Amino acid sequence: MSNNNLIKGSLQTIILKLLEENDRMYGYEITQKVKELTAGEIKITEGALYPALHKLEADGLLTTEIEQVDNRVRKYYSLTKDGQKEVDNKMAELQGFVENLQRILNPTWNPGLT
Amino acid sequence: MSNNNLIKGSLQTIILKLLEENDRMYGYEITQKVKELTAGEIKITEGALYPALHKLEADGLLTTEIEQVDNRVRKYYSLTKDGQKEVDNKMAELQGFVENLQRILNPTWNPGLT
DNA sequence: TTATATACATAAGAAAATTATGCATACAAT
DNA sequence: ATTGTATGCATAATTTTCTTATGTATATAA
Repeated sequence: MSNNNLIKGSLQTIILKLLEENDRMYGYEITQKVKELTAGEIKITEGALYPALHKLEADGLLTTEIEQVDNRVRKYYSLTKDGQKEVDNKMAELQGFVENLQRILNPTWNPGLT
Repeated sequence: MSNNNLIKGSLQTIILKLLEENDRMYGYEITQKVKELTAGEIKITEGALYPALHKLEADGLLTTEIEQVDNRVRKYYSLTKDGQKEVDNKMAELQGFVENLQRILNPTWNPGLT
């Protein structure tokens, strides 16, 4: 995935947004969901995902519940209240950045069309 | 600019695309152009820009001409043939990534609308 | 003479990835 | 039997790509 090296900076937003939509998810599930939504084009690596989840939890945006499923451990993450607020902030930031990017790279682009 | 920390990975593409449109530009001019196009929301820092320009030149994508203008030195950059080819690759890569991002973050989004 | 603008550049440090590795269970294939 | 693939967690070493700070130099406005 040559595309993959562009995730930089958007992973936290992806995690928060998916958790807003899905209530609770575990790490591996997040990697599969992203793979599914992007037809396999974006693959979240564990080395990026787990440190990011731990940081969001340390920042008080996520909480965890550990569960046993089929003799395997799953660590479910869900949004805290602070986390729920942050989703909107991060989403606005990222969409704003993407709009600016389009203004630079695609001069004929009209922001009203997103 | 809290937005600024999201550039990661797209700076090279921005430089190449601006040079495709403007034939030749010098570093400071690029920073001003980006600032202008984004209403001051994205500011390219010198610490990011100059190393990026040097790398693109080392990779054979850009060539330089140094000129004296009003007792000041300007280093003009322009695309090489390899550089001209790379513009399309990088643009497709970035636009593809943005589309995938929208698929993850904005489930109702339709790629035909860009 | 101080601040701002123009114009280049590099060095130190931080952030956020990739790549590699490790542990553990389950199931399919050779 | 044992090798590969999938599920599920995690961390360490390294690399990429920024930010922040610093340096040099000229010009102009306050």
